[in-house]
Amino acid sequence: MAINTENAKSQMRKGFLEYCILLIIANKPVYVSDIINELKEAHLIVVEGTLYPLLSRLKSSGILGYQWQESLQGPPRKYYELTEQGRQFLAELEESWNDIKNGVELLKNKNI
Amino acid sequence: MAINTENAKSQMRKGFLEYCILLIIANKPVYVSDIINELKEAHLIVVEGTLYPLLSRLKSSGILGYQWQESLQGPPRKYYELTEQGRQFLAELEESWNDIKNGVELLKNKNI
DNA sequence: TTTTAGTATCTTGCATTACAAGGTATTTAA
DNA sequence: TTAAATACCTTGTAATGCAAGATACTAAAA
Repeated sequence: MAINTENAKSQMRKGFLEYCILLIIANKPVYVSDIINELKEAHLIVVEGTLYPLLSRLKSSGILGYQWQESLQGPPRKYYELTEQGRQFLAELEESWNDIKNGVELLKNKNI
Repeated sequence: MAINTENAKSQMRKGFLEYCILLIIANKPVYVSDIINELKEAHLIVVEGTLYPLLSRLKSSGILGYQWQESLQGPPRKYYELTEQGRQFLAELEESWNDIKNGVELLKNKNI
């Protein structure tokens, strides 16, 4: 059983991914490639196969809605945006993130 | 398909649980109840059924070792401690945590 | 001695979900 | 009409937190 840092990092990413994606969508309507690019800028690499199921899940939960929009080059795109419920949910995730961040920093500081 | 904040928070916890536990063990040798108590203080609640398999995994990966120690009240306890390899691994998780924290904060700040 | 309560360790089965890999559809230009 | 680029989506796998329950040791009460 090998321990592998990439795997550990990927596990860390998992939980926040939903939060990060909602942060991105909250800013302005975006489609999948936009999301991937913004995540890349934040060094939080994700692939399409991860994103599509996640977006579908959030859509059918009422967190997200979308609108089709034509593209100048290529097929039409689904632009996602937050619903009212989505904004509330994002606010709750915000709290969770702060809780967890503070918790980890507490443990780190104990350790100096 | 209901979205549930507790579940989302639990998902967030998942990834860096390993990191938090190693932080705690790095500080001084501890057994399971110690770990649970320290996590509770940091508001990162975890149950035994989560911890035992995780500790076993880290043990058989060479990240952790342990020593039996008698208790004044009740059965003996397994006190876990980091191996040399474990300290290296912890340093790598440290980097991952910083990366992810910075990434999330970047996305948050874009959003103001 | 037997029972009960408290404290430990550990296992089994389930649900969630990131990811790899592969598939389908639309548009534009050679 | 073929090829390339861009977009959407699905399937199967692996990892892992958690609920629930099992087992074991100790000490004190019945």
